[in-house]
Amino acid sequence: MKDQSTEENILKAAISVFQKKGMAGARMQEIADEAKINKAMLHYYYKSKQKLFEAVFRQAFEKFAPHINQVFNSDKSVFEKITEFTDSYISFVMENPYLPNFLIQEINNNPEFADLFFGSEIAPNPFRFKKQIAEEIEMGILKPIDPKQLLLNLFSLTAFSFVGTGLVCGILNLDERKFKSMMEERKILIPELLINSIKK
Amino acid sequence: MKDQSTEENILKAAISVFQKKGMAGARMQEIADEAKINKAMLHYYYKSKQKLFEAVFRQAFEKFAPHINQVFNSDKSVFEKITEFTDSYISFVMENPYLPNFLIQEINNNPEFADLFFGSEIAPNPFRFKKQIAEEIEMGILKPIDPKQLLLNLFSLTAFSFVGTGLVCGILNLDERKFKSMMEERKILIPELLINSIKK
DNA sequence: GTCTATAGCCAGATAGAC
DNA sequence: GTCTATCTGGCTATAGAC
Repeated sequence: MKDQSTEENILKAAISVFQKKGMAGARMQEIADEAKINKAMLHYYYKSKQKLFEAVFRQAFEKFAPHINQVFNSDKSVFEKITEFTDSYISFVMENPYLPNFLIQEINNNPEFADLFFGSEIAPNPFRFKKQIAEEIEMGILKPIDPKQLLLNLFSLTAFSFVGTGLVCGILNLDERKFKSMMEERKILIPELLINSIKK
Repeated sequence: MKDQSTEENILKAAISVFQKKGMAGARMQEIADEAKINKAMLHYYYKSKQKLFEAVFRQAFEKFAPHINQVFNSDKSVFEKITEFTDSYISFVMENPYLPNFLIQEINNNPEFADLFFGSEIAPNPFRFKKQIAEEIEMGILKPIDPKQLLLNLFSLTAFSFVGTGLVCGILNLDERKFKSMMEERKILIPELLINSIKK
C-alpha cells in the first residue's frame, strides 16, 4: 500500500476521481489532493488532463475486457459461461462499483476515441461465441436463439443495477444493505432465468 | 414548432444540451446557440445554470415517472403490465434516447437533490404492485417471486441497452440500423422471457 | 425583452526556485 | 523530482445601452 512511486500514486488517485466524476466533472486539484501531492506533479508525469484521463480509461478498459473475453473465448459450455460470468462479474463490480458506469459514459461521450479500443487486440470479439451457440443449437442443447440477444440480456441483467444504482434504489426504496443483498441473490437468479429461457 | 415563447425555446434547447452532456459537461453558450438567442437571455429567464438545470431535470423526471407508475398503479394483470411496459418504454426511449441516461447520471451525482423527487407525490411508489404480486401468487397465477427482483429484471432488460449504447454496440459490433432492429425484437423477447420465468 | 461588453472566478498549464 | 507562484483561457454571470 505504501512505497509506491509517485506516478503510481497519481494514477491511482486519478482512477478514483475520474471514475466517480467523469472527464468533465473531475478536477486536477482533487486528484492532487487525493494523491497527497502537488498539482504541478500531475503535469510533470502526465503532461495534461486529457493524457491522464486516457491512462485511466485504458486501465479501466483492460480491467473490464477479460470478463467479457471469458465468455467469448473460454472452452466452457454456454450454461457454465452464463453462471460463471454472472458470479464473477457481480463480485468484481461490487469491488469496483464506478467502473462500468465510467466506461459507459466516456464511450458514449467520445465514440471516436472508444473505437480506438474496440479496434484493438484486447477488444472482445464475439466470433467464437456465435459459433459455439450455433453448435449447441445443432446439438439440441439450446433452443434456436440469437446469440446477440442472449449476450444483451446477460449484460443488461448483471450491469444495469450498478449503472443505475441511484435510480434503482430510489424507485425500489432500497438502502445500501438491501441493495447488496439483492445483488448477492442475483448471482443465482440471473443464471436460472437465462438458462431456463434457452435450454431445449 | 415556431411561435414559441423565448422561455420555451430556451428550455427546449437546454433539455437537448443537458441530456447529452450532463450538468458538468454542458455549456451555457451551447444552449444559447441551440436556441438561437443571446447567452444573456438564459440568465434573464432562468437566473443561473443550476436553476436551468433543475428545470430540465424536473421535466425529465415528470416525463419518465408515468411509465413506472403505469406498472405500479394500473389495474392490469402482471403479465399485461410487463408486456405493455416493455413496448411503450422501448418506443418512448427510441424517441428520447438520452433521457434514461441523463436521469441516472444526475441522480448518481446528486443523491440529496434526487431525494427531493423520490420524496414527492409524482414519485413512483411500489406499494400496490407488491400487493398485486402477492395476490397473484396466492391465486396460483405466479410462482413465489420477489417483486423487487422482477422489477429490477424488467428495468434492466429494457433500459440497459439505451444507457450503455456505445459499449453494447462496440462489444456486439452493431451499427445504428442493427441496434434499432434488435430493440424492436426485444419488445417481444423481453415479455416472453420474463413471463415464462414467473408463470406457474 | 434583447443585445454588447465586461467583470470575476476557476481550472488547466507552465516557469522557475530549490 | 517537488514545490510556489503565476499565466492564460474559458465559462458563468451581470451591468447597462437600446
